[in-house]
Amino acid sequence: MSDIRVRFAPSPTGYLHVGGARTALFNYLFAKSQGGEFVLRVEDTDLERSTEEALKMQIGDLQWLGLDWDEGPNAGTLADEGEYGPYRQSRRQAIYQAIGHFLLKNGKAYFDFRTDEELDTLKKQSADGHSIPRPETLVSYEEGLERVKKGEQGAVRLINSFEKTFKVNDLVRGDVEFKSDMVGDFVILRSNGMPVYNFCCAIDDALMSISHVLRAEEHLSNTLRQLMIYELLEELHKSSDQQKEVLGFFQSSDFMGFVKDKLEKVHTGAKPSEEDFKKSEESLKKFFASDFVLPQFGHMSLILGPDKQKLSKRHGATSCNEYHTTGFLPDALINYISLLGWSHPDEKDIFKFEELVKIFSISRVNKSPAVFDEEKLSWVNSQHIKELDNQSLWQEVLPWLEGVIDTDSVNEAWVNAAMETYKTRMDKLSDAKELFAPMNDQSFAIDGAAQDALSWDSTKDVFATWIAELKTRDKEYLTADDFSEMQDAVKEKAGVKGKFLFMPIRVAIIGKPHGAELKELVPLIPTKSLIQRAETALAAL
RNA sequence: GUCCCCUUCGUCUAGAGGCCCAGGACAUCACCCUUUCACGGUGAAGACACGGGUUCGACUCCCGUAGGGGACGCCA
Repeated sequence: MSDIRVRFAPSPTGYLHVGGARTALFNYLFAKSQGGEFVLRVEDTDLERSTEEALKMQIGDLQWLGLDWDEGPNAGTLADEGEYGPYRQSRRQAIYQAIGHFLLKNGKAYFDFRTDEELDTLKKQSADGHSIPRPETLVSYEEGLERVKKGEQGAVRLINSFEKTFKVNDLVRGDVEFKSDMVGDFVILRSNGMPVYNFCCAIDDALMSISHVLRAEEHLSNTLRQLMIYELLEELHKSSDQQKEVLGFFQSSDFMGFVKDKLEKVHTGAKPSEEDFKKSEESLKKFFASDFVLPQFGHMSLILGPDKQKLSKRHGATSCNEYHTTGFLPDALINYISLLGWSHPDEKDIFKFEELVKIFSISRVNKSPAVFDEEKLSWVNSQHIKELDNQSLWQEVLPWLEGVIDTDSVNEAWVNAAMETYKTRMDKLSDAKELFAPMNDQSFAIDGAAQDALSWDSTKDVFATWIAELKTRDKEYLTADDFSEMQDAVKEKAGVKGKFLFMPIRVAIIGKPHGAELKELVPLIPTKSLIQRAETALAAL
């Protein structure tokens, strides 16, 4: 069994962002290229912004991309699957509370009852304008707990030693050092009782035996805080007395009552169930029973917008869902995104997902930020479209053809022929809409761009002879050979050649002067329709 | 402001001291293919941020400067 366990930990506040998708992808690739496990954990401790809908959207996006997880919420039912659950932080509350209060009780953390206003003033008075000094005297755990129970607003801050230097060997950045005075006594439990990101993130990574934490560079400085928590956790892991103390909180009905009361007040949505509490306790026990794992960190550079700022909504399409709904192939998005900060060992630009999984290596991930280029994405997409076989492409294109043509009445040969002529003309699947519109008699119309061809003196003759030729053919569909005979006949009878011949005919077929080759177009449209169209064109003169 | 990170063509990148007066891809331009439009092919233009070291030799190592980014939240 492999010891590699990685996780993707989104907070469900909207659709999956392309940056998030790349983080998920690299985690997935890292795990899968080495036979490791990929877990999905939901970081929904920000009750205001996290929603169930958003969770479903994120899950849908991950699935669309094909980034399947080994553990985490089930994609359909959202029920936990795996040995290390619960996988949603909102349901792991008891763990954070027990550890938080353990730290409180042991003088590693303290209740801070200062108000926002007081804190603001202190910040302003500080030398650098934003640090918050530790209070002169700290309230005891007992006193603090009493006050909190009475409804006073108190956050819990971790005591910072201010004198350690933490060193990490970052998988992508190499050796990085953090001095603990980079941060102050940071909050681990908000005054509403909810834990803060850095606290639960470190706890969960530890309890879930996560071996490698691959995330975006913006989290680099968070590593310090998480390392501090890891240090405390390691100490806890070593001491059976301390373990007992933490587990004791779960046994205390007084404490659990306090926690549930807190949760009752803040949780608007689903609260952790008794089952979740039990599983949380199990999770802690499992942690104590297994080896302590300090993960290796890897911080990938950011994805930037064209203005070199962190990619965000104001840059346009940034969610995977938007690319999904505008006709991008998931493999193409994966392909393109993988190239942001990573490169193929053979300098290839186009490759399949399966190949990527085989060939991915974290050592080829680079440190510099990358600008997201929609034009290249588009090209990558067109390449993937071209490489699809006709039937698969047809399946992909089908949703866009709804209401454009009658997709039920076509046969396999038609599909093959149509895909063959159109696959080189699509950058996006949605382009099929416009491409196929002229296939439908109802939506056939003479395009404005055809004016030039309609103005030629010879055009009328071409239309007339073309119609006459069509009428001599008594077949439902014509072939490319039929067309070349007809083309010769029209050329001779109307006495025109070159563009004066072909452009008008194309106008009489699809209403546009430009497009696919006529000998490919003609077999796709019933002869009856061709006649009708040509007559419409003639009438438009 | 403080701390941290980054810096090769417009963009994504290759490059781990001589293979590099720097290679590939997108975009751009030209030509070819072609009845048109696409596709495809060929080619052109286009970069080592700057300054100091180290070295016989630096895109590659070190130090500075400049620029960009990130973090400094009871967001994640």
